[in-house]
Amino acid sequence: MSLRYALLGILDKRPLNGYAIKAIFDESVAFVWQAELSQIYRELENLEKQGYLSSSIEAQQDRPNKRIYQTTESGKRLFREWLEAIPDSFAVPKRDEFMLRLFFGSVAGPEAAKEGFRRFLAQARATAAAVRADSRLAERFPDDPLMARADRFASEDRYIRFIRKRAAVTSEAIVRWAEECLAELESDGAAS
Amino acid sequence: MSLRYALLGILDKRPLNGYAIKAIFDESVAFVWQAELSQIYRELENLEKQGYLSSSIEAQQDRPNKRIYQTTESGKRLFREWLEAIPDSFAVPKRDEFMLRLFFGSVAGPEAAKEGFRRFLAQARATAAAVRADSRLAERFPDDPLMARADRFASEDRYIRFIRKRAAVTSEAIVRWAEECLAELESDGAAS
DNA sequence: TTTATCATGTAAGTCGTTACATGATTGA
DNA sequence: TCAATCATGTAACGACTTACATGATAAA
Repeated sequence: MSLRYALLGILDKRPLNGYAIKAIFDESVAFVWQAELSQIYRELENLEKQGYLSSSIEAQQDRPNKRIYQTTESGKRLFREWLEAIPDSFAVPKRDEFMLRLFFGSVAGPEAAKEGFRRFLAQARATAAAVRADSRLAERFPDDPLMARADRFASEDRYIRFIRKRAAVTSEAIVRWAEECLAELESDGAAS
Repeated sequence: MSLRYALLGILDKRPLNGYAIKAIFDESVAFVWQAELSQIYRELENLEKQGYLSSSIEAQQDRPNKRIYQTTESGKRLFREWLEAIPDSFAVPKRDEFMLRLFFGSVAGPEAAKEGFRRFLAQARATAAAVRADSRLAERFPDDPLMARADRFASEDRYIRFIRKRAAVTSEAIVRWAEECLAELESDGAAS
């Protein structure tokens, strides 16, 4: 139900076609909300049918034409209403396959658990490194036009800084946690 | 796609009816995977149709009869295969409505942001407190029969301890993060 | 030569939520 | 008397994924 607001929010600044919106999702919104192209196209259609968006065709010679969407007045209103309404619950659905495997970890045995943690840790470190790299980029080139490409996080925005910070602290906490778990599993294996 | 493995894993230990499985989800698996009753019933049916489960009726006089499911040989095999196969990616879908609002926070303005953070923080603290309470319970009554009720986390299980630990460190990291964000927003409001 | 980018869309299927229907028992 | 617990299910909808179809251009 929030994908529509993500789209309205992105289009609130400037008109865009579906493909370009997907690029924005992957480059910046991805930290907080992700969506597939097919889902974006469908939702854009729905929003237009419901009068929250309007579209026009931008002709291109060597590539397929672009369908450019922009928000209507009622679309802008809908977005603002959503933005101002604070929800009752901030809970996000909990569904983590790795953790589910861990839940049944005693069934799988210590060797499988160790190997799982090693691979998990490698990915967790890569995630944490990517978050750090992204933050440093923003610090060093606060107004580099490259950073503004396709609506890359605006570095002067305090709220975007908050999002980055959260990504940093949680990704680092998870790395530490996985390191500790793996250390315990490995020290045990050495002792036995 | 993982709900089926959660069900097979729970039923691997002992036969149960759908309602009792839901209780297990809410009491322990909820940290890692959640599911509604209607979804559980449907998935149990599917698994039986596909031969991974079999069911029998347990008659009751004053209450509706129970349909008790148990894993078949192929069900046990399917579960073990899943448990032993380490996935390529450990990524979980990122969809957080509060963070999405924050992404557009500069549009909403500082007052709405402050109020949002206050409420978010209250819930984050409650979550962290619930995790702490749950951990302490397990420490104090490691073999209390009440703790074993409906498959409550087995306290001697190292992997369950890992899951608890992760819930603890991440929930605490999020509380600290929200406190810092709110402090920055409020100090700013006082200065201006 | 294969892969990636650009660009839009359809179709099928899975997964998840919410609401509805039924009905006895027990505790606040 | 109202809500909660026990117990199973159906129906409708909404959200999300994966695969398919098409086809040019440019870079590795």
